[in-house]
Amino acid sequence: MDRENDIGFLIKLIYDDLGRVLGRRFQATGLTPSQAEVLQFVNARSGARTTLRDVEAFLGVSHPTVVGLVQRLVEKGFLVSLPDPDDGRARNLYPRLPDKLASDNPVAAAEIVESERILAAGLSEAEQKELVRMLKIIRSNLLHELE
Amino acid sequence: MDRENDIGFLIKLIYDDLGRVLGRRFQATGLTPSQAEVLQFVNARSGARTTLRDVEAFLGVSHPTVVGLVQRLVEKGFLVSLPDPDDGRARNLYPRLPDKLASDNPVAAAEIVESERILAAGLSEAEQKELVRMLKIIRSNLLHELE
DNA sequence: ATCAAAAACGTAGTTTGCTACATATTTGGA
DNA sequence: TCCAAATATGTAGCAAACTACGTTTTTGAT
Repeated sequence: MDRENDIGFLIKLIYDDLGRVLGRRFQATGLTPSQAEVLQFVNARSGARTTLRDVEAFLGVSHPTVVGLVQRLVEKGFLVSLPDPDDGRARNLYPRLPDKLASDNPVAAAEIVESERILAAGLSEAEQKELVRMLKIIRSNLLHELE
Repeated sequence: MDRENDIGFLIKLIYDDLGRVLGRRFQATGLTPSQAEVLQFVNARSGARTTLRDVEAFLGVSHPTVVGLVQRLVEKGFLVSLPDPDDGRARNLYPRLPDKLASDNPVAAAEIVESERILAAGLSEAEQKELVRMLKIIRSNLLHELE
């Protein structure tokens, strides 16, 4: 009954703790971690049009999840969502950063980088590479299991 | 903007995919993965009294999350929740497995073991040990960050 | 022995994620 | 050209997770 060494259990614990850490770090921006990731993504693509579909692929979540995220970002005034002029099905997302974020734009990116640094503290470069390699194997195992 | 090699991002992807895999495997039991874990835990402790607090510690989640999980398990008839005779604050949980689960009791345990096997496919014993070691470092980094 | 603090549980409200279903547009093949 | 399939988005309803707050009981220090 000891799950201390279960990979799946550790993944879950880390996921939850990471959510707590990021949530705390983003608190000042008024954004949740997922919202910050969306904003960071849309921002980094100025030039290219960004659809909900693009966000979906980037985050690796289902489309209804993206709809919810975008709705809340629009409500909060961080994003504008307009119909795509060339494709009647699609919508394009545009950043509309408020002052506190605009004044120091890549906050989200910096926080995510910082969170990676915190995560990987105490692991050498080689260990991190090895870890990433193994995590990718695990992910592909799961994707294969899902057909 | 490529997060393919971010440890945190990989963790999130794996967590979500694992949820999908487990959800599918538990579908026949009428249980969600988290509910199955609770049931498995309570079951394995027959003899020892099991409070919501024990479940909380086992799962590594907050107490309101446990309240919700237990409520749904009680509604479905998988658990009974009775006041602890010795401590007016506490409740004890007792399994009340329906036929389909009772006839082949450790379904949940087997599924969790099986999910570990799927996860770790293609990783040697030594690699798995190394992975667990690194995941534990990451977790302790996060816990330290949360004070 | 008292009373404040801790502990166990509960409730309210939010976010993120999902599946399943629905709608509207676009595309591609016959 | 036309129509079925694919694509992009939306809605409904649910589960699991959180924080913040509240209630009751137990514990422990003075």
